[in-house]
Amino acid sequence: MDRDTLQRRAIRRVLSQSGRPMSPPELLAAAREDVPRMGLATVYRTVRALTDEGWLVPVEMPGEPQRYECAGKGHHHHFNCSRCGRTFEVEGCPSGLETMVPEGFRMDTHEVFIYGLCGDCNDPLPGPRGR
Amino acid sequence: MDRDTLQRRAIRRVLSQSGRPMSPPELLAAAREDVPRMGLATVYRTVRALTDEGWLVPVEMPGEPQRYECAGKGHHHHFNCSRCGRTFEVEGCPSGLETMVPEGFRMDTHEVFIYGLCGDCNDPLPGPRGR
DNA sequence: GCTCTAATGATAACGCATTCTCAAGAACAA
DNA sequence: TTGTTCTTGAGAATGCGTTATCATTAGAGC
Repeated sequence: MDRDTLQRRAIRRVLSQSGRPMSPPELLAAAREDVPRMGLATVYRTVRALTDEGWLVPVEMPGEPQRYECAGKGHHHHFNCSRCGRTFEVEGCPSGLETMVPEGFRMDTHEVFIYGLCGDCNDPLPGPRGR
Repeated sequence: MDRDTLQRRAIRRVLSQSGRPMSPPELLAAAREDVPRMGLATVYRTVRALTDEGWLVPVEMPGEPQRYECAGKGHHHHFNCSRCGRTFEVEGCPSGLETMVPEGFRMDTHEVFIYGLCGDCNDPLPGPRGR
């Protein structure tokens, strides 16, 4: 994984422009705007390489296929739109997590997922968008 | 699904006694204490039937196979032990989730997952326990 | 106990996400 | 430009969780 190809540039562009975690099929659809004949295997290969390099980090949501986002963003959580299925980053962190940990247990990390409607899907005016 | 069988009683017993969400393989292992020849297909069939009846609810954690817990427990979240892999219920709910929702988005529900060591695995005295 | 029929157990089949295979194509060095 | 070698695209193959198949077993009413 040391050559600079159209396909790899397209995937990096998509991920840094979207600013949200994307699944391999999402990435493929978006990257095909740059490289129409791109295949899904290339997406998986590139995503794995970029993850190994530390450029990407995997994002898992319950019952969802794996997504990937650019690394180095600091602590944050995710919002999943139940209408269009897209996942977004959200800033901040809830408080009071410590009080939830049972006696004798040790908390190391946590994950928070918020579900609802994203800005596009919540907007009543322009009608349904997306998938 | 209208006969009362040994297998079904065993699975109900395991789930109501454990008080934590369990995956089909976990359920199989535990239920075999009552019915040693039980098969995995029976676990899946029974779990589906109990879910359809409203006795069980599925619990999904990121990157984990589906688990099931008894229904009717009220709002709560989950703790996953990174040593033994078991999942536990935790009471309470963090505050400040509303402030995390981006402008224009609408929050409907949320999920919180805490990771760390459970009481057994955090106890330094008796040494490691298996899953 | 006898019958009827649903449930079980073993295993094959499935769906899905992901990885592999390999001939063809594209980057980079010379 | 040419040659070498890595990367790509298409589809086959894999892994894993779950469901279907079907002969056998066992509830439940008589």
